[in-house]
Amino acid sequence: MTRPRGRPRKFDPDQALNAAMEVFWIKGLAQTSLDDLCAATGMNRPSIYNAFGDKEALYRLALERFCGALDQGLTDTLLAEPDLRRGLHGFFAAALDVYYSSDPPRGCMVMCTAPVEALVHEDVRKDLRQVLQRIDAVLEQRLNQARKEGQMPDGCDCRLAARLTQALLHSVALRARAGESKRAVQKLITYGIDRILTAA
Amino acid sequence: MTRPRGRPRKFDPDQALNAAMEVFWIKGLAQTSLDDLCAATGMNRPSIYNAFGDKEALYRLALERFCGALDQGLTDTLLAEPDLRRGLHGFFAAALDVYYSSDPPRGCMVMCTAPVEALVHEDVRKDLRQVLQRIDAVLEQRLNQARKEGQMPDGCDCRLAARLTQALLHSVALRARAGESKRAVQKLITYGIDRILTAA
DNA sequence: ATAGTTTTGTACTGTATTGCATAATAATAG
DNA sequence: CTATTATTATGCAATACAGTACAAAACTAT
Repeated sequence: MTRPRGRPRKFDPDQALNAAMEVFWIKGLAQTSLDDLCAATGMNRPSIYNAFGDKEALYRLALERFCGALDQGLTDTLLAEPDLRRGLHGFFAAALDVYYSSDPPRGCMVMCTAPVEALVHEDVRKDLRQVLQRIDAVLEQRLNQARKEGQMPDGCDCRLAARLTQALLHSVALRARAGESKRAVQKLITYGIDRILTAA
Repeated sequence: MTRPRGRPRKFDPDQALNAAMEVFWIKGLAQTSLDDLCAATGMNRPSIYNAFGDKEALYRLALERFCGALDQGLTDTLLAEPDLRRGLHGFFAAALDVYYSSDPPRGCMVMCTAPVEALVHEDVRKDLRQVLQRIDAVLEQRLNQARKEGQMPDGCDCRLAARLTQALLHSVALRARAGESKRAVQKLITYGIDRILTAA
């Protein structure tokens, strides 16, 4: 009802989390210091701890936010488009936009920064696995729907086709981070989608 | 001709590099301390600097060694086997053996530890890109050969098929690191190879 | 033996880092 | 206006870390 009790916050939690995400996206968890995060968010150390917990917790929140955007991307493109091929192209185009949104391109935050932490921080490994499963599930559902609508061959294994689709995404994420040209990656995407859609 | 001049080394450079590689493979560059490396190699700090240079240099040497093993794997399996499908299965089986050689599985050192460093250490990004290109090239060459021998459709684009094959490898590397079961990943591999070989 | 060479082992320096303690600040509630 | 609450700002303590200096050690060459 009313405004909160004590001294008002100087930062917007949403903006701050976004700024933190950008840093983690570039440098990963281990290479990012709290000073980096203070500089990026404009917050001081105690405020960060108070608002988000320690560095790992903040990283996981940033990861979660990134995944939320990814999920939104899926809904806005693949799930919103009736034609499967167009939907897949739309989704990958959106992913490319994100992966190449800076110079040098950053690729995917999940695929490029979480794996290295996975064997040290058990929680991050679980996060990573959940993301993979989530994307698998969404893709599989969409492919199943397309099959019902006759846009995929009847006998095809949509579960595995979905996983191959995500394989394409993984490669795109990595190649962007490695600095490969957007055009070259786009060719791979088009080819990959073709190979997925002509499943026997 | 003769034995070296001064006090003999207590370590075998090859074994030491191997031990360092194992640590980097698990923890990546940033999370690995020189103390970790001393413990793993049995060397003391000055010896490490003298033999390999600083931490980043040692990491890149370890990366190079891992890639050498990968290259050897390609030669021993894919290039040694006349039948393309069997060759691909052999290569991916070898990769799986490496990725799942420990518990929890470590996945691929290159794909799982290099990307996070790529935007901070320019050299690592170049290394990463070179690896991708190298694997692309080997696969493409092998696919071209198979096409000449009638094991691939005549009109197919072997360059892109090679890149899709590596996409499959990327995904396997990540999924192993995330702790996905070997069996599940094996299914994806079989499916992926099928989709690659039936290229239109 | 003695000199020369290379590695080892220890210890050190300077810096970076995390997480917290403390006090000042800015709001609300009564 | 006073008490209460929540956040900010500064700074601190303990530790971790990378890289190096230095002397002792272990070898070869003569």
